[in-house]
Amino acid sequence: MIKVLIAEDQAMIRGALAALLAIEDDIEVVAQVDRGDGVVEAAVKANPDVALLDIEMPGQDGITAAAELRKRLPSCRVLILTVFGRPGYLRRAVDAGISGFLLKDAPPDQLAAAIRRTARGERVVDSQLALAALSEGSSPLTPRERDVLAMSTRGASVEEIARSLRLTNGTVRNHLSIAIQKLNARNRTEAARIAEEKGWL
Amino acid sequence: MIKVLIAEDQAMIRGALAALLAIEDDIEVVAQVDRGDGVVEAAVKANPDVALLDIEMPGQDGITAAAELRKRLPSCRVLILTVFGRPGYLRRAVDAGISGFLLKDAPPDQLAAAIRRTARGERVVDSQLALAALSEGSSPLTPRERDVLAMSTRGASVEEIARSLRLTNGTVRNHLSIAIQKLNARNRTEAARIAEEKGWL
DNA sequence: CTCTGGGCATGACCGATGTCACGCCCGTCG
DNA sequence: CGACGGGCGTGACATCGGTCATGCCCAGAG
Repeated sequence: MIKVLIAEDQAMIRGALAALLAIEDDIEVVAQVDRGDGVVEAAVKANPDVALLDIEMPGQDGITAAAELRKRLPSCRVLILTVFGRPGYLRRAVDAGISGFLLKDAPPDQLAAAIRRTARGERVVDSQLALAALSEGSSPLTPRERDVLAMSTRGASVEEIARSLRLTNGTVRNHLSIAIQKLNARNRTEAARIAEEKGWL
Repeated sequence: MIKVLIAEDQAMIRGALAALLAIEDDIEVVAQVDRGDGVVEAAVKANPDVALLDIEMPGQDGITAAAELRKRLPSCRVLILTVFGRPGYLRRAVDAGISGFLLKDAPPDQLAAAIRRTARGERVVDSQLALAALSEGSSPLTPRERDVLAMSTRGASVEEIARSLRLTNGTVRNHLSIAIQKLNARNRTEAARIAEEKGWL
């Protein structure tokens, strides 16, 4: 019997996934969590073989949760299940020591299959996505450029960003300008969009 | 036996929802669709009692699909199931003649309950969301302002918008300026974000 | 130790943006 | 009919935003 933990913020989806897994005779859902920062605690209690984690969750994102989980409970393998096929996500997830990366676009029967393979110690990654991650490469942005760009996504002005990061007006504009060039964008808005799409935010 | 059609673009979620409904003795999933513009066709063939529609789908959004479905197959009631609790969505959905509006945040057991109530002809709407929709009011933007703002979401410049809509540079800036004021934003980026969050896009 | 690259900053330049004051045309509503 | 509001336009103005040249400081690589 494979013991599974499910972490997913949308209750309906969480329940539906549990129902999907309940069909399988060799899989048992032993814990359900609705936020990223509750994953480790629940896992320590329930001691699952596989943790099925969403990426975008309140409290803590699934990738960070995965990294912590690997440290605290190395016996538990991690399978990421997410909507977003962003190359940057895959890369970070692999760095965090995950065993598998599955998209919510994939056929439903692949979920049980992926869990079984993960439990056996195999690695499960969508080949399309893996290729994309390799071809995209990792983020060209320096940490500071990333910070500045991230703040501009919500429509913050240069001054607001500068104040918030304790920088000068000019420095912020320089960082933004460089980020815009690196991403082949026409302005900060487009640059932010591109970075977000690739998972570099 | 209540016959249900499921329209949801993410295969895994679609399958999981089907599994969730398969547990219920009085509910039968008679059709599954993965895009908005396939809903009517599938519904005419399968003649379901309730159509469970996601909003964000390729081809056509669920609200538009709902409106068409009401015309072509009035016997089929529509239940919207979506992640986004945007007041504007609810308002438009109600205008499209839907019978229920459910969030993916809701507890899983509410899905079957909502389907039964919808089939019986009752209206099912999250009360929190209904309140929000009432208090938000409808979009303050004129159609033209909406168009212009929508184009700026992806980082288009004034000239690009103007060319695309066959308007003058100045007119576009006027529309944007007014939209920014109406939404209490500091710039177009923030205005676009606000409008999107409220479902006014 | 020197070279290199990231982070930070200044100052200048020009084009893009946001605001304002007008005016014109048209459909609708009282 | 006359007032009103939406869509469209112009011109002007002040600020913001994107780019460039240049320099300083510091840590890590060679």
